[in-house]
Amino acid sequence: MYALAYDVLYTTYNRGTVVAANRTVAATIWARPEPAARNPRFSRDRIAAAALAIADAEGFEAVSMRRIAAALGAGTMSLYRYIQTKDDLLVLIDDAILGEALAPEPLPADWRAALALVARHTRAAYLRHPWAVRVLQGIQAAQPAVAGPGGLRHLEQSLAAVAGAPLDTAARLDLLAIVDDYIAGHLLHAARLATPGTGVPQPATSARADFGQARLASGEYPHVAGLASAGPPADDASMLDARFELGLRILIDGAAAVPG
Amino acid sequence: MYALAYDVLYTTYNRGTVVAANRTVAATIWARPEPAARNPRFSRDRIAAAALAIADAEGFEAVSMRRIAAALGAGTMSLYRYIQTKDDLLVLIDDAILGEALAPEPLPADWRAALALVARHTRAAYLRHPWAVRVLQGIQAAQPAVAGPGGLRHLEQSLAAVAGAPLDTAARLDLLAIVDDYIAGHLLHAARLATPGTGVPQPATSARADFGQARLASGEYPHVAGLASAGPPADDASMLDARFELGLRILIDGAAAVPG
DNA sequence: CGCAAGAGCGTACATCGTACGTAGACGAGC
DNA sequence: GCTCGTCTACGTACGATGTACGCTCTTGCG
Repeated sequence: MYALAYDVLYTTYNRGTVVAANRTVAATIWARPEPAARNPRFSRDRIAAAALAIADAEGFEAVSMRRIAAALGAGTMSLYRYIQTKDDLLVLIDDAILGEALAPEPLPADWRAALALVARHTRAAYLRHPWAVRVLQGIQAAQPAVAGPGGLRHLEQSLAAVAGAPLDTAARLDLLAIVDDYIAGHLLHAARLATPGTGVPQPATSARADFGQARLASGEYPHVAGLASAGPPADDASMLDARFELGLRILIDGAAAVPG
Repeated sequence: MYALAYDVLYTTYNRGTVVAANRTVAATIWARPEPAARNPRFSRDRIAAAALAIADAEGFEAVSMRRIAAALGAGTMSLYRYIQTKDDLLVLIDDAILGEALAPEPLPADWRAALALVARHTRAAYLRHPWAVRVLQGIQAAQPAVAGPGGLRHLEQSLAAVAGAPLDTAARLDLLAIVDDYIAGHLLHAARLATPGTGVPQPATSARADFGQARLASGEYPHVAGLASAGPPADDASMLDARFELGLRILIDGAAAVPG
């Protein structure tokens, strides 16, 4: 998400450092040179791509260092010449997805259309990797808050999108952060629905069915029960899309209406 | 999050099952009886509470089955009498947090105030466990989509909060989902900032500092560079709070303005 | 050509979740 | 009160994971 890159600055400002990259550069993978002096057989890009392919095909749980190495025809420990920890790998993957999330340039001249377009592309990129948002969002807790090239480009594009908004800088950052939060949360839930096996019908025994009915019939949850007895809404993906668009519209229209 | 419980119905409807609990009840921990026939030494509540305490004190990584067992004075494998998998444990923990997130009744009569209050309490509960939102949000992918008592109460309260909104049922559900998405995304980022070590100043060597400066000076990221040279914004927690409130206000006001 | 150091990667270890099975405890029925 | 069946407690062991450590071969520079 672009909050990844956003937080570079956000975190930096909030800890009183004026120049973002300076303070975080020492331990981040982005500041560590990749093996290159001796025609190395592998590369960080290839490692990340192998990991991405495995996760997309089988889910993130299938991504182990051994598995990636096998896919590359490498020894497991060879990978540690390129990255120090598995978390490093996740940083690479997230950056790749952010690069994938870039909207085509030039952006629409209207800032609202531009922001919506960026948001849609971001959402679409992560939806192509439904496992990603949960896996990648938290690992930064253990990583220095710094963005790679993909993240920086994404942040740059996001800032460019709202450059024409009649808001001061802080309000623009707030708007980007709020939209980003909304996208991230939306993706958490969308990913869950997109995951095979979620909510798959379970064989129900009558005793266990009674358990569920009893809870709704208990009178403790009148609103839930009222909802449960209503008819089913529209289809999955289209309803998710429509809901996402509704939330996006509310946020963008709402931000435009807030006194600068 | 209340989307956990929300998705009970959401998922159900989207898969064409009319009665939510029926379809999901077979494999969920909530339908499996807890040991009780022989004065068991432990309980699910105690197991979940021990796990919560460890996570709060040391982060979620410290929560292993062995660790929980040690905290309870139990054998590790004893825990499997109460839960089948560690994921079961996460379900219990999330339900406990949702229970903690309930706003005090009676809710304000005004639906907008009620929804905002519920949202604030939900946010506050999860912020007391900064590790939680990332850890818990995804595990449901492997779990039947069903809510426990805390989740159902939270959903009930959320539905009650918006019962007075001039929106039809689908629009109310959309609003709840959108607000919930926003909260979840916000918490992901807030949690990251709240995690010790994030963005901690790293000792910077001059060579590495040059790396950061060079990227910003390259001219590739004019908007980011412009931002980096601006002054630092206000303090952490208060800015996070303000931003959350701004987003919440935009969403609620915006939803009220959307034609029902 | 020689040498230093960089790339490759095998071995081994600590840790994790949990399958499987044994033993003791407890409650129901007589 | 006694017996028996089954419920609770939990030890042992296994497969899987990330990665520390160190040896070997390869490559580029002087």
